[in-house]
Amino acid sequence: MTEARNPVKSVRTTARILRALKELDSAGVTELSERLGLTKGTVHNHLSTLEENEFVVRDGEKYRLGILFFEFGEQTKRAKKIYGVGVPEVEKLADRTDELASLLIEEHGRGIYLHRARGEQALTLDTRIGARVYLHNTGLGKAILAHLPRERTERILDRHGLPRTTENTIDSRDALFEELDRVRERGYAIDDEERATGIRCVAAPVTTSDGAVHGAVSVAGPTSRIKGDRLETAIPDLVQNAANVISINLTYS
Amino acid sequence: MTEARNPVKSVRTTARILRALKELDSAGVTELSERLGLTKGTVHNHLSTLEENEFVVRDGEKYRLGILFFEFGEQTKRAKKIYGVGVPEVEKLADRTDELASLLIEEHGRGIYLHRARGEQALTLDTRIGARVYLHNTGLGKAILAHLPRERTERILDRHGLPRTTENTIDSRDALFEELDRVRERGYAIDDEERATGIRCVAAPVTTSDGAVHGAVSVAGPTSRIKGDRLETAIPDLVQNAANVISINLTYS
DNA sequence: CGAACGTGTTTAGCCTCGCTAAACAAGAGT
DNA sequence: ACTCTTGTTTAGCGAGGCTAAACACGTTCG
Repeated sequence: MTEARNPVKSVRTTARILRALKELDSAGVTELSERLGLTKGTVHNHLSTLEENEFVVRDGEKYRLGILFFEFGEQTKRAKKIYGVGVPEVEKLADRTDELASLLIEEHGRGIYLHRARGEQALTLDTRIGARVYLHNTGLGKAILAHLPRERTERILDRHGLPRTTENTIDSRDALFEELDRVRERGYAIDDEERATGIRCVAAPVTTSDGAVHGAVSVAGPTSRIKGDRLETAIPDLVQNAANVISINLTYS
Repeated sequence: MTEARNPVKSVRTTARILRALKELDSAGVTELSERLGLTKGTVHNHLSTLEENEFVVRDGEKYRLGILFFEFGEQTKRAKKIYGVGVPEVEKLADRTDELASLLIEEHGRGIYLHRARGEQALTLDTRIGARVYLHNTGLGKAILAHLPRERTERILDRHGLPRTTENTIDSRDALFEELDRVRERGYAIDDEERATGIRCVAAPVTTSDGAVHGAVSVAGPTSRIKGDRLETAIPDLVQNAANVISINLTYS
């Protein structure tokens, strides 16, 4: 998050290489060295060390991320208590609404989908499990931001800004903080085509009595179905209920 | 895999720290420094650099792996073509047998479960998605080893040995290679309580015409149910069929 | 309460070792 | 065969990682 005082520069380099590999899916030494402005030798040394540690695999002349990331990732996900208790609730939500239900947590100022369940009619979204999203333009994100200390929210906005993805995206701090007030008041957040046109989303935060926010759950669907009474009472009730059940199970386990 | 000629030692250190963090779930600077025989300062510098790159998160006085691993892991998994085409087949297998069906791939000489589907009666296994297993003592592993170049298999055994987990585990190279011959002949592998007592498993490799092995699929269950005709014909047929469908879809996509 | 330990962090400074640049090997395409 | 590619290896300078010790700050304990 904040810059290290005595950084290990080689680690920074390795991180850059891994990030580039993730974006490119697979890449060769030369390609990486050009992209990152590093010597071929340097890139080579890093890659071969990473390979020896299984973080990377060679695939002919290309390198790609090792499946070790998947191994580590599964463990990381399962280490989150909210994952274990959240999954069944998200499934139920999807069942009861026939829409797309999601579980998201915050880390380093952005959101990441931990789980997702599709009801009968659920739409297929671009964002998948494991994908990173901004917090200011999603219902889930706003639900979380609304319950973080103001100071923390400010720093997150400093870091990631408020990029807009649709006409409805809230892109001013003042407007966002007003919106967060509303969210806190009524207990749930609504994303009215703020991230993607045609999609509405109702989200509730999972909080515990100590004031900590552990994540958020949501139900999303096309504006044609998420409206009227469903939008105003039925779905909010279900979502808030799910969030409550999760937080209760979180505190007693 | 093989040792790097000009290793970046700091990367090795970082790798050790990340591995330790994975094992410990979360740990402090002092704990890690003692465990790894490093100075507190060193560990601190690495951790803070890792944190700045989101590979690690602070949680009070402890550090833990970042959810970034999950993000990277999902992408790595999805980058495997066998995952996309394998999942539906594994689901069908589980449905048709009412048992536990799995999809496994090899990397760095060990197996990793990419997907797993549970039929009605399926048992609950200890090993989860994302878990690493040895290749010599699982049906899935033997199916893969049988189709790798002998040279490659030898090096895998050099690296990981043949640790035994039950009385039935094959722990001599000669016996293993004989078994692999049998596997190649009949087209599928059987794990008869070689990894865990009480569990049998039938597995078939996913190969393509160019001779490459992409992974393996299996059905596993208690010895009480996996026997007789089911063991000898019904399940092998289903499993081999699934493997075939996958490899066909692999070549035409 | 204050002393004694526990953290994580920061600092000074030696000397390793990571980086650069260039040469090398090994194919693929012409 | 010659010429681009790759990826890899090498020599050598000097940045910077590592060690050791001191620091700040909380908790615990006498």
